Amino acid sequence: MGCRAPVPLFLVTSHPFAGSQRGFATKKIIGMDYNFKEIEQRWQQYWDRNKTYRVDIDHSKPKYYVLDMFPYPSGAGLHVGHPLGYIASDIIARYQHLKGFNVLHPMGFDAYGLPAEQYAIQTGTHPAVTTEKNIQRYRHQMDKLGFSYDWDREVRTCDPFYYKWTQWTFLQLFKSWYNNATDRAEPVSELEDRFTVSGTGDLNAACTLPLNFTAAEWQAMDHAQQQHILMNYRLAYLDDTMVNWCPALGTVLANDEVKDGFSERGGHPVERKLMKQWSLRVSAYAQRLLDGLNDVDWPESLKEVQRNWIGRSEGAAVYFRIDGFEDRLEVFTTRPDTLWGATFMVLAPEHELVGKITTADRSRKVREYVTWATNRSERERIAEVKTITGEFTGAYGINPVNGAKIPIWIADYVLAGYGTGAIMAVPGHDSRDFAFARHFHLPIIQVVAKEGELPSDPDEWKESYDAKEGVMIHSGFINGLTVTEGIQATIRWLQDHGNGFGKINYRIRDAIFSRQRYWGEPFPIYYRNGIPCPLDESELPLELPEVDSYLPTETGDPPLARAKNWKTREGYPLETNTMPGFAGSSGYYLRYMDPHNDQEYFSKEAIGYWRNVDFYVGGDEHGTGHLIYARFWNKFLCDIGLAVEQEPFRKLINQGKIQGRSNFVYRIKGSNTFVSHNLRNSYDTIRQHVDIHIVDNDILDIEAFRRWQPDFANADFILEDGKYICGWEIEKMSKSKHNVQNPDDLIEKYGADTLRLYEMFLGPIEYHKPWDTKGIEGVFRFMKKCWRLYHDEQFHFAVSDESPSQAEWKILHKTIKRVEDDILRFSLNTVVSTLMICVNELTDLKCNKRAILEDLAVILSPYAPHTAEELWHLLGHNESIHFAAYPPYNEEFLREDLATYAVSFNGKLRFTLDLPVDMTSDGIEKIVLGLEKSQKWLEGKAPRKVIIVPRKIINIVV
RNA sequence: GCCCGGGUGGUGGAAUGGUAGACACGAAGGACUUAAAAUCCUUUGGCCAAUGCGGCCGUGCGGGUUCAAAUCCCGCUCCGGGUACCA
Repeated sequence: MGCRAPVPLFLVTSHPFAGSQRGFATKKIIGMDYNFKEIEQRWQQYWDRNKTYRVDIDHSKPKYYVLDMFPYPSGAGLHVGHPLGYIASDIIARYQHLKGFNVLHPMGFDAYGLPAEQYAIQTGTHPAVTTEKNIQRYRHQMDKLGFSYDWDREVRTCDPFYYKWTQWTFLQLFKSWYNNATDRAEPVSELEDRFTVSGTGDLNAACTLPLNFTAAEWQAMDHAQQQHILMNYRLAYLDDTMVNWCPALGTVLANDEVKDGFSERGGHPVERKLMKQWSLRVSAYAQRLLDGLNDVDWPESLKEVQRNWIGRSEGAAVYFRIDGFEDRLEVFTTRPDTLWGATFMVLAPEHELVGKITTADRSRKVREYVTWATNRSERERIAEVKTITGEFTGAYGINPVNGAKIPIWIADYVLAGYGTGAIMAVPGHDSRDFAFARHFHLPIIQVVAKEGELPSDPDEWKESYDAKEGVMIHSGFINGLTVTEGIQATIRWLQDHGNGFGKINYRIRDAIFSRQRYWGEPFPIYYRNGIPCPLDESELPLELPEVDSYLPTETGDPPLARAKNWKTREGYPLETNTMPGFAGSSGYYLRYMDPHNDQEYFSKEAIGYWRNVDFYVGGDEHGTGHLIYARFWNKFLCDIGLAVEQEPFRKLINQGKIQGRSNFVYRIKGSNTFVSHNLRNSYDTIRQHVDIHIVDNDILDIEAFRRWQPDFANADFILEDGKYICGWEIEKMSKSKHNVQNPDDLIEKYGADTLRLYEMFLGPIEYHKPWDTKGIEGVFRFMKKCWRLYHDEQFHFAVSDESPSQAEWKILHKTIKRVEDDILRFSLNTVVSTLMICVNELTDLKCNKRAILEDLAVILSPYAPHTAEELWHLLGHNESIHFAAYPPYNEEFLREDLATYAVSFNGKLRFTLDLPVDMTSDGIEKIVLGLEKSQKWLEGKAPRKVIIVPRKIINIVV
C-alpha cells in the first residue's frame, strides 16, 4: 500500500468517451449520469476486438477451469432463469483471474436435438439451418450479458470438426473390453489373442452373457461366429435389447429420457420393444462410478441421486435346480439367510426358460399371460402396481439348502432387467412376496425372529417382517445366528457346495446408444455380410448425409436410410442409426482444452495442463444422464491413456430454477366485471392470469388492461381504495401464464451489470426462487450510487489523490475480506450486500479518494464488469481491468482500540459495552461487575460464573 | 413407502454455537419540485409502555445438550424435490 501525494489534488477530467452521447444531457446536467447503455456497448466491443478473454496455456500460472453446462439452443431464446448459472460461473472465473489464475472459461452449444428435427419434419427446414439461427440468437443474448468466455474455443456438437472425436471415441469403445481383473478397459485385439491361447480360461470380463469355451473351440469358429462372441465383450456393442420405443417420435429413448412411461421431451407414450441397438457398457464402470463420488465436491443430494441410480446391493447368486431339467435357475438375493423360508420362485414373463419349463397343462395360460404382460406399456405397469397377477408354470425348483421342491411362477412384479430376472420368493420376509403369497394362497414360513420374541403363526400376520434384524429360526445350520451372521454363513456354504456365490449387483443398466433419427452423429460403422465393422479412423469424420425427408422410410428404417450412397467406398452399407443427445455432451469439456486440434482429440500438453474442470455449474436434472455418461466417458478415456483425471468435474453446484411470479384478476362469472383481490370472496369469480407487464406492484394498470385484449376493452372494475389489486402466485415461468421475464427487456431498461447483480442478489445460487422484478430497482440504485462515488454533482469524473482516512481504509479492507470469503464459499448473494454496504458507507463519508476507489472498481469488476471497466479507464488505466490484481487484504486497517461486547445475564442480552481490545478477562470481569447497570441484573446475588469471549460477548451466570 | 432438501418480518433473504431479522423490496410519513421522474431523510417483527427510557415475547411444534441454540441432538408436523414392484 504505497503513499499517495500528500497535496490534495482535485481532478476534473472530461469524459474521455463522451463523443457519442445521444440526448442524455439535460439542461442542468453537464456531465453524464450512469449511462449504462453506452458503457456496456463500448466495452463489449472493446473486449471482442482486443480478445481480452482469450486464454492459452501458461505454465507460469496455476490453472482454473470454470465451466457451464452448455445449452441446447432452443427456438425460444433465453429467459431470465437461464443466465443465472452463467452469471455465477462468470463471477468465479473473473475473480479467479484477478487472483492470478490462468482461467479457462469456454462456452459452446449442445446442438443436436429433437426440436430442430421435429421442426424439420413439419416445415422441411434443414435442422442445421434452424440450429444455426438459434445459436446466433443465443450468442447475441449472451454477448449482451458481458460474459468473459473465450469464444475462440467454442464447440458445437453438430460440427463435423467436433463430432469427429465423438465418433473416434465410439470406435475406441467398440475396440475395447473391460477386464474386471485389472479393473480397466483393454484392447479387444488382446482379448482375441487370449481366446486363441486359452479360451475363456480365467477370464473375468464385463459381458452381456457369461460364456465358456476353450482355445480349440475358439479356433474352430468362423469369422462371423468369432465376431458374434466378441460383441459380448465390447464396451460399445450391438445387441437385441428391450428398449423404450416411442412410436410418436419414431425412436428409442434412454431410461433417463423416459418419465412415468412418457417421453421426457414431448410427453408421448413409450412402449417396450425388442430391437437391435448399440449400447455402451456403462455397467462395467458401476463400482468406479460409485467410488469416484467420494472424491468430488458435489452437493450431497446429487451424489445420492447417482448412488441410487447405480444401485449397488450386496447379496448372493443362488442356483436352483429345476426338477426334471438339466438347466439351473440363477437368482440374486440380498437375503441368502432366508433361503429356508423360500416357498416358491418367480420368473419375469420375459425370462428365457419360461417356454422350456412350462408344463403342457399350464402352457396355454402361461402363454396368454406372457403375451399380456409384454404388451403392456411401461405406463400401465406403473399405474397398476398394486394389482397382483401371475401364473404357475407347472415346474418346480429344488432349494439347494434343504432339497425342498417349490413351485415356479411367472409374474410381472419380477423385472427382466434387474438381477437375473428370477427370484426366490420368501413371503415371510419380503412384502411383495408376502402379498403375492396371500393372493395365490402360497405357504409362508417364518425364518427370522425379532430379538427376544418367539416365533408366531405367519397365517396371522398382516405384513411380512422385512427388517434386517433378528435371529434365524427353522433354518438348518444357521439357526440361532443373527441375520448378518446367517448371510455370511450361507454364502460360505453356497460357495463350498457349488450352489452359488457372494455377489454384488448393480441397478445401473447399459446405456442404449442408438437413435432412429436424422439429427445426430452417424456411427462410424458399416456392415460386411451383416457383420458390423469399424470404419478406419482415417475416414473420420463420417459426415451426416443429406436426405429428402426427415421421417423414417416406408420400411421403418431410420431417416439415414434415405441418403443416397450411404455406403463405404467398397460398397458396404453404413449404419443408419445416429447417436443420442448425450453422445456429444459426454466429452465436450475435454475438447475445449484444445478445440482446434485436427490431429487428436486434445494434445497431451493441453490435458496435462488443464486436467479437469475445477468448477462446474448446471441444473440438477442431469444427475442420472449427462453427469453419469460424462464420468463414464472420462474414465474410459483415462483407461486408454487420454484423460489424466479420474473425475472430470471436481466441484459442482446446481443452480436453482427461477420461478415466475404470476398475477391474477378476478372476473365475476358471466360478466365483464373484475373484482379487486381482497373483495373477491364476496362474489362468485373466476381467476385469470394477467400479463405481469401491465401490473406494477400488484396494482393493475386498468387502461393497459383494457387495451391488452379486445375482450377487456369494456371491462368494469370493482376497486378497493381506488385501486385494482391483483392476486399473485409463484409458478413456473411460461408464456401461457403471462409471467415470462426476458433478459433483453431488462438489459434495455437497467443494463447488464444491474441484471447480473440482481440475479445474484435474489438468493443463494442453488435455491429455487421466484423472480420479482420489483427488487431490481434497489440494485439499479446501488449502481447509480456507486457511479456517483467517482463523480461530482455535475457528473464529472472527480477523484482525489488525497490519502484516505483510517475510516475509509477500514471500509475498503472490511469489504475486500468479506467479498473474498463469500466468493470462496460461493455465497454470491451476500457479496452484493457487502458491496452495497461499502458504497453506502463511502457515500456517507463522501469518499472520493483514488486509493480507495481504484480497489473498489477491481472488487466490483467480477459482478459489474462493464461499469468497473469504464471506471478503471476513467481512473487513467489503459489496460483492461481484467488484468488488474485483486487487492490484498491488510488486517492492519481493521485494527481497533475498542471492541464492542454484548453483555448478557443468564444468556439474555442486556446491554453492550465498548472496552479496549487488549483488556484481560480479569479486567473485563471487574469492570462489568462494577457497573451500575449490572447491579440491576445481578439482583444482589453473586455471579456464579462469568464467560468472556474476547472481543465478542460477556455472559454472566447468576 | 423410501431417500434428500427446507420451514426466520408483508416479500426475497442475512446470521459458519456468541447482539436474530444484515442487505434489499414493499409500505407509511417527510424534504426538494409548478408537476413528474430522479434523489435524500425518518419509521417499519409482535405486544406492553410511552419522553427516542425501558420491558416481555419471538426463527414450524415438543423435548434435550450448552454459560449461550435459527444453528447441535431426539421426537413430531407441514411444504418442496427425487425415486419406486430393484429381490
